[in-house]
Amino acid sequence: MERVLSNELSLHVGERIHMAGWMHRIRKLGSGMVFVHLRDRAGICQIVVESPEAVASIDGLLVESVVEVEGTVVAEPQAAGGYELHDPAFTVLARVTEALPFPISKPVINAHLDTFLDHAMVGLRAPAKQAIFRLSAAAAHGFRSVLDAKGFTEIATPKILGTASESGANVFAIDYFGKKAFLAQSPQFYKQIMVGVFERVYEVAPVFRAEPHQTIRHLNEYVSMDAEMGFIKDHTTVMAMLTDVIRGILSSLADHCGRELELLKVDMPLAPEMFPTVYFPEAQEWIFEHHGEDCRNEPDLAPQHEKWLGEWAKQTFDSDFLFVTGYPMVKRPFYTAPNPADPRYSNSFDLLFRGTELVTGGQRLNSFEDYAAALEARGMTQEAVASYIETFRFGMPPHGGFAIGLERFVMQLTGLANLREAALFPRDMERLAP
RNA sequence: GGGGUCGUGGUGUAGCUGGUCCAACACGCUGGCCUGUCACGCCGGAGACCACGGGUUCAAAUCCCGUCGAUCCCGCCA
Repeated sequence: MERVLSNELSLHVGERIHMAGWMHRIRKLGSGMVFVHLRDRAGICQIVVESPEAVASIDGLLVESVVEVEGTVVAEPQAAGGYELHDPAFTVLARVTEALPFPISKPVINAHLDTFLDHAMVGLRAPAKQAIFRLSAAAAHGFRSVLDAKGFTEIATPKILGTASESGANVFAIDYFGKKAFLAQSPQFYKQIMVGVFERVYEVAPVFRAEPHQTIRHLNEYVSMDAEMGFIKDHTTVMAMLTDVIRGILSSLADHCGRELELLKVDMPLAPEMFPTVYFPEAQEWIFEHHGEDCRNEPDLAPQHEKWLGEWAKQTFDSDFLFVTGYPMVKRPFYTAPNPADPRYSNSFDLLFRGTELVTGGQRLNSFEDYAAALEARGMTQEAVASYIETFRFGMPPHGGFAIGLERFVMQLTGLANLREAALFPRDMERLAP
């Protein structure tokens, strides 16, 4: 007999069926009656256990025991979902006899994040936790399908590198057969190189940052959704593409993740056709005028500034997204293209999502001469990035791209208090397990 | 790297201007009751030497110092 999932009971009313899953909740009423909530990958349904034999067969089992059950589907208005299983016969597949480190069947899990993460192996089974990662998977899927439809090719670039190229200080060094190697802090060089091959490429993969940060919005390993495209006018071409990607992800979530969005009470973001845009120095002026903080000589925005700008975008433009363009060249990596009208500023952008940095992107340099000059200006040698800049000697179109932090996206979407909650098994300065 | 906060049963907290605390409440576990529970309800029970080490005091969960652990902010970034 084929296994029926918990969301398929309505198709089998009156039939004798087989189900299997975890005993999510066990409610014993006196005089022998027991309600068992069975959890499988599709959801949760209820089993009514009344016969003394059936009650005896699950005696001593604690929640998360795995069972197979044969029973009769009954339409029952009193049951959540309207259907339940009667006259069950259980087969125990895995017996649990000790209590969980913390209860996972309550709507709210009462455990500190640190405690939760220590026991993420079982904690992640909680429906509300599952929902976070189903959304995460759906967001990555949405990213891929939008870009697939726009002629992008998915690539897989190496995560073990021979040179700590981009900035040097914040990469993890590893031993590679006796040679020094580094974990990739971004696929930046390779995705640009691959623009020379495919014009449009993307990658969804982990990146590694050795930054010693200790905040609610940083991880030392996270999933970066990178895209890079050739034949652009300037960074605004990239911003338009990014806008389509974000809007595409959101509509795909709305279409396919209704259950998760509802369970997590997600407030769907305001994402207008055109995201509002503010030029970096103007953003600083605005902050000075409206919040009295003079950051006009700073080369970057502080988290508090981004929060203010996010609120402003929402109130003024009905948008949870805000582009900040033209970050000063001094704060951008060497491959960044300057603003031709004012070379102090760059043709790059950040996308703020509800006041937190979600995406960085921009136009890149594309001529070899520009790379040679940029490296020299920063005191870097061509040798250090030899195979990368060789690309630009052999014909590279104007190009640019962006990188979305997947966990950041999910955190801001669902209103999580800590980025670690958006990673299955987060890596931070202190945590290497599980 | 700089700064702040916090460590009390398996989990989350209260107690922390020292004595009434061999530590309380909720969840979980457990014995019993209820044939419609679904964050059920009711009556019992087990489970903590209050992170660790030292000090002050007649008296320390409570005050002081140190260690370890956790956590947040800034810097940096996505």
